[in-house]
Amino acid sequence: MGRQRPGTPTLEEVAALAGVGRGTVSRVINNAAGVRDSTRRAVQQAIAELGYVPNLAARSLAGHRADAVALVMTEPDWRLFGEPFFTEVVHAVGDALTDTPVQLLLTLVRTDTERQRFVEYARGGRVDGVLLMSVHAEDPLPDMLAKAGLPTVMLGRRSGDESVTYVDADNTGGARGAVTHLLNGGRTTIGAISGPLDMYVAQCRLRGYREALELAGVAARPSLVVEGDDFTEESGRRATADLIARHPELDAVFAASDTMAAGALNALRAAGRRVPQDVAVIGFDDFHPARPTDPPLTTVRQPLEEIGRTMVRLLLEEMEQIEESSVAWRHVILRTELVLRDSA
Amino acid sequence: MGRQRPGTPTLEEVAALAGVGRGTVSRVINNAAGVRDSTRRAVQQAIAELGYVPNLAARSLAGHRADAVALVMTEPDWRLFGEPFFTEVVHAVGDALTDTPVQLLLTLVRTDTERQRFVEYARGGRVDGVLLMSVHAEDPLPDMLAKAGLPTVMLGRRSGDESVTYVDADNTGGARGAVTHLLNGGRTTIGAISGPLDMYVAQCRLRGYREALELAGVAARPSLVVEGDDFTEESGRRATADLIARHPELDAVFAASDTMAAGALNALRAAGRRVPQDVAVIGFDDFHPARPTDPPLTTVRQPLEEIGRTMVRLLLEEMEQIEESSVAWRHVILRTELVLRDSA
DNA sequence: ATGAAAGCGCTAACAC
DNA sequence: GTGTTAGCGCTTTCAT
Repeated sequence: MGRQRPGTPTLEEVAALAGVGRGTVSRVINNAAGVRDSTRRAVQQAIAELGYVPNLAARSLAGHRADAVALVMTEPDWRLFGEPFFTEVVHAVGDALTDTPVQLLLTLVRTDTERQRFVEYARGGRVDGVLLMSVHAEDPLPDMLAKAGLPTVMLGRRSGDESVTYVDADNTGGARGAVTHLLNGGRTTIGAISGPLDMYVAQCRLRGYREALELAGVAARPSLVVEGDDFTEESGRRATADLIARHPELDAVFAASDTMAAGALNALRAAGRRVPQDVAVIGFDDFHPARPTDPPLTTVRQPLEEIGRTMVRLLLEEMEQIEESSVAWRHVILRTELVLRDSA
Repeated sequence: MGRQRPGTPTLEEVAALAGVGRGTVSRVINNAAGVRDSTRRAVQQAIAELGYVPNLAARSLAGHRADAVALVMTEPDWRLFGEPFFTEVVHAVGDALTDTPVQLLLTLVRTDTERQRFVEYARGGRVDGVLLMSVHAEDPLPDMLAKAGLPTVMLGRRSGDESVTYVDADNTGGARGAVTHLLNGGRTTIGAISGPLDMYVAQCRLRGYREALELAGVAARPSLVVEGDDFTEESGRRATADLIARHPELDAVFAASDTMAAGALNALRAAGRRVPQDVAVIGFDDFHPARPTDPPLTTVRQPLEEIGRTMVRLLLEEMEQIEESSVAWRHVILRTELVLRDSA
């Protein structure tokens, strides 16, 4: 399968040209202290002259680290890859890593074959840690990685009793707040279009909806809840159309994501309902400000930048402390924020 | 930065347990011929017992290969990452690699820092080859990689005189065919909403539009061409709104992408024009059939699956033949197909 | 502050 | 067929 470009200069040749030992060159390229300035410059000169680039395989082998982490999307339905939510997460994680010497590797894991291939890649030491997103309830990947002793941080959790380190938003609280806001605004018939209930995040948001109703003493009606196939706009459109058919008297919709909420807007418009005069709409998640929706959507905002930063921080810490600490895992829940806009 | 899980069994321990030499174990894990079946089974047994996983750094160092390729998106505007086109390409490339032992690594290169980091990663031998997509005209990355002797294949080209191996669709021909179709249908005032002209692909599609007009003896009017900021729906909407303002008599729109065409539909609808009765619309590219547009869009379809397959094939060949062949680069242009639907 | 030397775990060439 | 051995290019002690 191909070989590295022949004639690539090695550290040893650099050492020879600079007239120093290999150890010294190693110290220079790793910015280690304890090298005389003049020596350092001589080595840098030789490196430039030869166009030397360290062989990362050798470095990994000797140094027991890869200087790379993987961000894995475990999603059989690869089309979801294009959803703004994932774009945001990739961006946030990328930003959080810019000031480190760590290379970010994105990986799609769609099938069991790919799952297996990736586990071998990770266990093989090609990455120092793994970030996981969009994990479904029954996905075995997090446990496979944890069992292999690989630092692993998930975005979200698979259940209330998660055994892997994760960062999550306060989904239940956020949903509760959103629905309470609708109730306070005088809305009485509030439908919920939920995400796929095999994902814990969808369960939490639905639970928050129910809690808000209960707190307000409003009876929950099962027919006001529709489960979407996924978190996409099309899914939200379909679910809302169902909801309208069942409950023409509907005066508010709580959507499990902003893309679903956008779909809800379309469905309501198609049914001749005005937003927010006739029906209020609140979604979860949030587009990046730079990607405006039309009309502006009221949302429960997840702090995606902070989620990304936190995931990276936890991962780097686990990478540092491996086998030093006895902490099995850590769970972080971040606060959400209700952002009011034209739709509610 | 963390170290590989300690106590990981090595090939040597497997050999000891199985009572064979290291070479034999190596042959077994690499499925090499020339190992007696009973021996092979004994080794596999030992591997299972120890939970052995090969150290990929060591393999890379000794074997001079990484068994991984990178698919790089060089796009400063990371939001475009979510566009269906890229999703499709990732999918196509992923599929083309499933039957190989090669791990696909996605990488975002947004800034010069990230460009530099990636080049070191690639030159460091962590990947055997690089696939590039969405390369802008002035991007130095392809040359940096080529100069480093790394097998590199681009999707599309930076100019008519490209010095790196690429796979491209017949953009000029496809556009010419589309516009000719519009002309044959009796449309006379045909606007073009082009992609950003710092990308060669946008230039080609615009050239095809002009060639079709010229062939038909229709004078080209500069005011009928609007350049979009990118290939997105919003960009298409804006460009079309401009076009309508300038030329209310417009009876057809040729869009540089299907997402732009979707934006064109919105703009036309907002202006009270009916499609295709009043105005015909044709876009370039194509959504995957599973992602329907509404209404169905007539498009110049690029064979994205074939493009992905071809890119992978060329890359694997270059990886195989490095320093064997004297071919500097290869260029492949794939045929496009006009797919007629409700919009034209 | 710096050179020398011992591996890291594997592949591949060679010997039997 | 299978064992043995010499590196792959680096990091990291350990001397000096």
